[in-house]
Amino acid sequence: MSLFKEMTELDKLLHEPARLAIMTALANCESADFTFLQSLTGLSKGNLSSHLTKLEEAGMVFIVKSFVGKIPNTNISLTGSGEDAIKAHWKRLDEMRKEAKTWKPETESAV
Amino acid sequence: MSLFKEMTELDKLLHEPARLAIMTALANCESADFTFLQSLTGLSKGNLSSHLTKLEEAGMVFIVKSFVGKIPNTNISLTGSGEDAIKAHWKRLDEMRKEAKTWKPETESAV
DNA sequence: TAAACAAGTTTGTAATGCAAACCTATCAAA
DNA sequence: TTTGATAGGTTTGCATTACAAACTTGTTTA
Repeated sequence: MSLFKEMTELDKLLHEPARLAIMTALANCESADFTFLQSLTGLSKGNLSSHLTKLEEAGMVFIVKSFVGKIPNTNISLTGSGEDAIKAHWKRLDEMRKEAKTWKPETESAV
Repeated sequence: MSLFKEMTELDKLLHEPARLAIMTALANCESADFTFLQSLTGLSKGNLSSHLTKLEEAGMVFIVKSFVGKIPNTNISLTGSGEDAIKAHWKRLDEMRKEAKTWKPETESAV
């Protein structure tokens, strides 16, 4: 398939900026808690919560709610497929960038 | 600003997959016509049309409608700021990827 | 002259992202 | 001991979006 068709078909779940940030951060630590992710990304609580729910529904992250002493703690980590997916997404973007740099149109329709 | 805050603030106009494809293709040719872009990206006409309108409204592309013989021809090219913007966008993504690879959490909240 | 085609645009709709409001529990002060 | 502030989230409501289907306008072809 052509580079540009591939580009239009990028996985929107992972490509969306907030989720890209969340997933990329999680790819670099075993797990993170809700408040850590919130201050890291600067997202509002509501927004972070809904992105996490979406990622969880897609099987990308694994969410464990517990108590640390008396305060609730929500711990988030990547699932196996989540880890694969975010790595693959960055790899694709990287390859696209490289390929795009050298692409030249072949037809009269693009000069 | 932190890498991940920056990531959540990526320009959505350019980041959206279809427009990323359109802008990246245009960055590699002086101009392209509507049908060329359509077959290149695989987008539907309606979809391509609305993405182009959005890019034009944002001053990213320059659209010229004319006739080639008797058939209408819509020619699209990047504006100066459009060219700067798409190059900068890819550069940021590239830098983010590199930085993300080496990032390590510093707190107890992320293990 | 009717049907098919080309080149787009407009319309309708479901999904999305976001923020504000809400919820539940703890802690501190009066 | 109840009032208020803070922590840690979730739910709700809304404006925007992306997409496809329907429409438009003009041109060939049968």
